[in-house]
Amino acid sequence: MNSTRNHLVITASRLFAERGFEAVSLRDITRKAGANVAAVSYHFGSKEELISAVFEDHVSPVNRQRLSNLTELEKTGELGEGKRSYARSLLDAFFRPLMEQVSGSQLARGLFAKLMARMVSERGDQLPEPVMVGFTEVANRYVPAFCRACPQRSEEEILWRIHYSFGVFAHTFLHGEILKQIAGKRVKERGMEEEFCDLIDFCAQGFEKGGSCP
Amino acid sequence: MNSTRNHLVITASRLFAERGFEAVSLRDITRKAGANVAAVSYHFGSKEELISAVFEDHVSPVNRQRLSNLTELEKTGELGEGKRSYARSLLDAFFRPLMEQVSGSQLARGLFAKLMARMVSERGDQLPEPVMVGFTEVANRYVPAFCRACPQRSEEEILWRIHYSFGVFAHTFLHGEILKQIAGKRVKERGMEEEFCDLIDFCAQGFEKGGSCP
DNA sequence: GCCCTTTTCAAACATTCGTTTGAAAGTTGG
DNA sequence: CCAACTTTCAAACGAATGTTTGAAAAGGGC
Repeated sequence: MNSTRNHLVITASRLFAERGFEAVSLRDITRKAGANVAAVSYHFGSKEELISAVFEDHVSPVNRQRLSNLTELEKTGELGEGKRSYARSLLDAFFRPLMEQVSGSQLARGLFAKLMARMVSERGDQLPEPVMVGFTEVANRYVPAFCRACPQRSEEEILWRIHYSFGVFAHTFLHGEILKQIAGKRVKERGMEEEFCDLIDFCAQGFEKGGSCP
Repeated sequence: MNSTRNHLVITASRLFAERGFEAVSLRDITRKAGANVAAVSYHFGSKEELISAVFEDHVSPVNRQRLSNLTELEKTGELGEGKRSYARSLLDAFFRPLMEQVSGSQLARGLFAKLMARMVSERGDQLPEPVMVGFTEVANRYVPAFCRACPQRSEEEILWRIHYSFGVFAHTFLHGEILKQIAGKRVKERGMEEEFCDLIDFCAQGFEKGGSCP
């Protein structure tokens, strides 16, 4: 029902992920969706509210997955399988839903991660309230879990390290091509899973032990 | 000499750092610089070339400082003072010039880092050629140094970790306020030096030992 | 003081943007 | 079948953008 509205959200998601929220015009979206420009005003009210609709559509299943990942993790106990740290498992549980095509997202693989990365780095401030509420709920469970996993770190250090990890995630999935272009043959092509795994490894080590910061 | 041209570059730098390259219009810049809109066309040719002029003005001293930092570091020997790792010293030598007001930059403290962060995250592709050349020269000295400092890491792992560190740097100095806003009282106000130091600590640990990536 | 170049300026240009309008077309329920 | 409502559409709107124009002003050398 309301096929035009859904079509607009799906088309907008793809274009936003590919080019960014400012760079994509309503005419780009409606043209590719086979709709009229006025359809955005009619169904959403404004471009800003279309963006909010895109966010809410994609973030809700991500947060649901994050919570269920954490529940699963807490059930199996605090020690990961073998040599992997618990902080690493937490980072995986938290960030993997941002990368994988959870729920019925129509986005091609890789674009989902880009959309999430753009949401953080282009719209990190001014996120719609429902998104913030969902994120707060997730944070309220993950931050204590990280604190338990890294007792040598203060809550403040934990918060900043989660923030840093967002930066690594966003920069890698938005601008990874830059490195591939600069370094050329020196970096071999990696699949998204390898890319994600290495990224999580990097961040996980930053949670371990204490800092040498004076 | 050519006071208008310089004034434009300085004013543009500040506004670009504060609001981003797309968000600032030529009229914003020329109004605040007390010049005519046409002055941009006359002195630079286009907005794009004004941006390039801003980049080249700020990046050259950064790269010079990076090279001199590395030379200094190699002179004192491969082991940092006390417990700090050599990778940490290299990261400091590489990223600190992006934060500090090197040379005669007219930017208020903090804005310089923001400008550099925006250069990476909004214009990481499409950097002007002189900037790329300078960066390549720096990379040609730093990458081998990192490889020597982290013999257990392949060059490819090193390259990606430098890339990750760019992400941490850019996200922290561009969007650090988001965390302060979300976490509120839970994170205390930090000076730029503390912020930078903690950030470098986080990245340095990601260079150490081997990965648990399968 | 005059000529030539460099620099400034108000005004206009063409395009693009998000949004609105008002009528036409489609849909639904009785 | 008709009335009431929902959805679509071509067209226009006003505002903003980067860029260009052509003339006026400023500067410099002799």
